[in-house]
Amino acid sequence: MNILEKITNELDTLSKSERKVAEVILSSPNTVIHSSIAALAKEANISEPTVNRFCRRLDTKGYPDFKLHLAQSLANGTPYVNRHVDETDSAEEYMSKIFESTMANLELARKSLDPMLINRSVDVLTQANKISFFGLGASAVVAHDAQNKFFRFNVPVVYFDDILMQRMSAINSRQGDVVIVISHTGRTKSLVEVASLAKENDATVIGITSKDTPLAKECSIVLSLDVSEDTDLYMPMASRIAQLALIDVLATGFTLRRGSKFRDNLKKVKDSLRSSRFDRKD
Amino acid sequence: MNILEKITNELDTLSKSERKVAEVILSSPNTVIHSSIAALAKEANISEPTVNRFCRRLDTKGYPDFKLHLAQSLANGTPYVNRHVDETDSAEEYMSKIFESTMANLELARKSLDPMLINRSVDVLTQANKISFFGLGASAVVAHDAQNKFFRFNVPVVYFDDILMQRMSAINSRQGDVVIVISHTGRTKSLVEVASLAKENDATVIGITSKDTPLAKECSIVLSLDVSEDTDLYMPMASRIAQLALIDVLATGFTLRRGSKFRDNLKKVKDSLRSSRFDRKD
DNA sequence: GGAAAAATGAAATTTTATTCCATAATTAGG
DNA sequence: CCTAATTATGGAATAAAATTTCATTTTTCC
Repeated sequence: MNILEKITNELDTLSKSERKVAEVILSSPNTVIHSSIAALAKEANISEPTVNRFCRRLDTKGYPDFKLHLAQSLANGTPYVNRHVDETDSAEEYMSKIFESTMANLELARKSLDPMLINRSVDVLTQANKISFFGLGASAVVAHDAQNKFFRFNVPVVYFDDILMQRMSAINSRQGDVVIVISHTGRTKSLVEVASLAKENDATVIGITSKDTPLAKECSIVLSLDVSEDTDLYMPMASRIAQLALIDVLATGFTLRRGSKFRDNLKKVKDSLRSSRFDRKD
Repeated sequence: MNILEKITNELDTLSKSERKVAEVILSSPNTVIHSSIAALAKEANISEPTVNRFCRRLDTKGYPDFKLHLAQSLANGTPYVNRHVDETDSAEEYMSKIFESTMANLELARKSLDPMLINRSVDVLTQANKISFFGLGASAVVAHDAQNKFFRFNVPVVYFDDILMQRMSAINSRQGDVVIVISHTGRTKSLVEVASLAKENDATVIGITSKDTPLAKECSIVLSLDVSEDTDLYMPMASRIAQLALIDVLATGFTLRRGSKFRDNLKKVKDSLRSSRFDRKD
């Protein structure tokens, strides 16, 4: 993968002249990425074709391609990974770890989502008579946020984080209603029951949950989100953020489907808040 | 300096044709690093000199040098840039854009946070007699989430998204109480007043807001979060997610400060939920 | 509406990389 | 230790790519 390592590994399969090239590159790779093939050849006291052959031997397409690989190796970035917080971490460390894990999980979540199902969900939502968001605990927060967003669209929308209200609402639902049930684990009994009730009453049930959960089985559409929670801390962190991002996607899909006139309306909603705010000086 | 971000930032200083180039590059940077200047020019429907001028405008020496920078940016882990959703985007496109923008903004937010202030905030929180979270609109959701988290720590914690309750609560606060006020714009009048009231009553006021806002001026500690909201859609998206990640950081700092015994307690809280869930088969 | 400034692309030029091939170096077999 | 075969190497030619120049078009500003 890393071309510098590769050069080191293959050093003994190279010919004498090619090794000269390798040495120049290894000794100052940062200069090389800004050199032409002629400059490098001169530096290594060999000819240009030799440099070219050297590049091919390393499975690159030629000198420019080789420089590209070299540049990437030097950039040597740390891609975002799920790093667990450690007891001895400083504020800076745990802060970085949490942000990075969150980003890594968003990436995971994105990969696990099927755009076709997003599209179907948006279809269903734009045609809904009423939209309900149900969640408990951390997912209640997401449902709450979803209500705030869809409320702006001037469609009937409700959100409940109370089991009884959820049940009653589910029982009262009917064809044309959309019920979005949010649960990372997909195993919360009362929510699974609510989904089932809503379905029995002909509502379209969209589940925001993980793959193959009891909740997923009760849903008309399952938007599955894979995230790996850091269970060390016993608190939902990444899952709810991925859920929120998904809500953003659905809300965006909704506004796009409704067209530009509709977006003017959103602007009005936003402008209506102006008087409650301090002016900007700039 | 990530060149993809740079392109995004300078998008409006570019000429029409140069912007075409920028768009092609942003939409598939991985293709571009393997393209010749001619291929890119053709893809963007402009001439080769324009590509060249574009590269120079971004302070690179020319096209090959630009490709080098681009390659490094891509290797650098984050190809995540703030990309605006477009009217003609497919579900897959707007989904990707939203997730990527969210990630890009989390990165921005992380950079704008000062670990020292995080540390101070955690200090204050661990010693608090009572913790209150206040927010309105999208930030109310964040406050709601914060309550869920801190509630597990077995400390007195409240959350209000009602201006009157917020005011009353602020007036009743006293030394040793911590009030966390959340507002992306930092310009919501009633929240600024609440912060001011709490401060007058000797509570420690922590603001989660942007830099240099009216709210920031009223706070004892300002945790400033820079994010660039996509104002095209008139909905808070990235800001609240960054705020949530910050809440995670604070909550994590809290548990770390309290030590391992305390974390056993968290496990108990989590275990208490077990009976309300379906068992896992695996 | 027109002059000045800015943007753009066609063509020429320059730079850079690659190919071809003759020659030199190395190796293996006697 | 020599010779034929193989491999490595570089000079020159060629091809490809990037850059510069400059005329033309478009935009901006009065």
